Amino acid sequence: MKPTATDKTDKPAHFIRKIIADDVAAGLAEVRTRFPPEPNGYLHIGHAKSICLNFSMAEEFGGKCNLRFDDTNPEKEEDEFIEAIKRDVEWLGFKWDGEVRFASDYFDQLYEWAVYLIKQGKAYVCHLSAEETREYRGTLTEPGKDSPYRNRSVDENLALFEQMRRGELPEGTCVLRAKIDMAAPNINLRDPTMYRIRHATHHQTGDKWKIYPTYDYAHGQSDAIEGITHSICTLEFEDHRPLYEWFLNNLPVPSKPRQYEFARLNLTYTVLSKRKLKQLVDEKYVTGWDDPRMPTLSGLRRRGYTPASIRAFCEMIGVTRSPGMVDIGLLEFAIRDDLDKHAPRAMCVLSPLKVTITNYDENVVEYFTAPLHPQKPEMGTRELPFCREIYIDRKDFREVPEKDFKRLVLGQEVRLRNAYVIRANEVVRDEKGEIVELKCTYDPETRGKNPPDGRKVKGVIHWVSARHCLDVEVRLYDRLFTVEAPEEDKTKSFLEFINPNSLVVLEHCKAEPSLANATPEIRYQFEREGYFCADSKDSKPGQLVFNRTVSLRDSYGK
RNA sequence: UGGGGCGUCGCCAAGUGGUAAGGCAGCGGGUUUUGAUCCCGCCAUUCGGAGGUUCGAAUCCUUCCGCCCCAGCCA
Repeated sequence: MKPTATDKTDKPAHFIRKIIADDVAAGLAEVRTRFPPEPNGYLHIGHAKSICLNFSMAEEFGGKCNLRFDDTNPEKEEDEFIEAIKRDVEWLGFKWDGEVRFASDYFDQLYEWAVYLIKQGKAYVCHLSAEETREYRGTLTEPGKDSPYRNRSVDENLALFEQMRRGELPEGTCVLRAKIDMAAPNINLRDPTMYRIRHATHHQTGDKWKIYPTYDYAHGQSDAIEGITHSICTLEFEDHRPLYEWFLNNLPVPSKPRQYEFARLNLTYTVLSKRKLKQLVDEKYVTGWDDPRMPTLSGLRRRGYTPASIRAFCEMIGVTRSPGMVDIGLLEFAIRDDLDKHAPRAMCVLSPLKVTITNYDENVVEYFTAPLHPQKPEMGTRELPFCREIYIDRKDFREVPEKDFKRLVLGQEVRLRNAYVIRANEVVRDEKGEIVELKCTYDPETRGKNPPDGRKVKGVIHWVSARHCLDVEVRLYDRLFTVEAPEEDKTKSFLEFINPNSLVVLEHCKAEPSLANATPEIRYQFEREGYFCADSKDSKPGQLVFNRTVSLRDSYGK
């Protein structure tokens, strides 16, 4: 088989890779990157892009990648998210260097450095209210003006900051600000907040702190402490880079990391912002963060996506600074490509129609040995029982066929996959006229070979033995939204574009008996239908529930 | 309208002065007991527009246009 997405080894030359390669060529001893999520939600496919980038750059250049939780805001963060994030990173197949780190590990050092800046006359305690601060900051087109507290003495600032630290001041009373330039064209430089008062219990540090550093004050210094060489983040932090560098240049930090930005991932027919995903969960549009329709890693995992397919996808989309919208079809290609090569085949009839083979002995059961993979005999085989009564899919039968229909037609023949050729002779209806059964005959000369008289049978359909099959539930998923860009229309909420048919539950589907051993880890191809796996939450032995990961590519009817 | 970015095929994306890679999608054909897979072929005389420099430009210069991000004591 030719090499495809999941096992190709050639690396595209994106700009981050080039920057690092140049640094290494120039003598950089060890590359160190980091993946720094805030533990305030679950990871999604957009985070996978960042994870793959950070970990693979470290790996490729013989360096290390840290996992650091950016936990500077105790109000939004939870332990549950920390555990979920660790699980997702590991699931993707990456190993972070050493222990998990937390920005909160550095709160003592960060505090000392804040005192240092105060002593240098480069930070001050400001008593402007949040609203006043906004007014003093100016606008995009007008410069800001200095806070009346900007020129407090070092001693006064020191005393006030100490009071803040001790928790003697209520939330919102004041903040610590860096003294930079209120007229800077870059708003991030207009005396940004470094510390705010929060009388909250922190998931890592408990009640030790009453003041918490902001992202801007904590991030670069945390990178410096960890010896990060390349601090890779998304484009919206581009404007923060001068501030990131300002802190590093004005503090006695142990190293000088450099920040580089790339475009975050946008995917068609979904949303990729934590806020909106949280809303889908909180307002019960989905069953949870791991709902198989969610673009979260836990949702994709439950849906049946493999880590390899997600890594291949991230490799295919590239890394650039131009913000784009990737077609979700590419993600679907990635999982089909992986699963086609690795998934064992099975037969499952989604919409059963009973077929009686009238010339087949009622007391006989035959077993056919079928390969688990048509191109990979080494994967082994499974046994398919065959008897007088079987099920086929209603979609595979027509009394009067449309043009190009090559399945079972009344009066004509079709091949039963891995079994005999049958001919449909009679349709049985119920009192309402609904077709409830087909009476067919089989050709005993067609087991494992074509009809000896040379007649051609064009179609092949799947089937299961009615006496031996399993009754299972199958869940079909479709795109969560009906439009490519649900966030594009600023006059409407993305919720208005939710696809009402994103989940279709099929009960009493008929699966071949070998599927009795299905577990969520085994992804199957249900031949002629798609890729499926047992649901990790709702499937139980004897009561199987399958999720459709993705359908097979289908050129019929296009 | 201040600052920072980005514009190469329907989508993603190489290319950084020498005459437009690749993937996805699409289209045609072949193989096939999955209308799957696989295989073969087609798919940008043109790089947001207009000028200019040059023997030569997607790549350099000028100018215009479009899109994205920033005014949290969020990250």
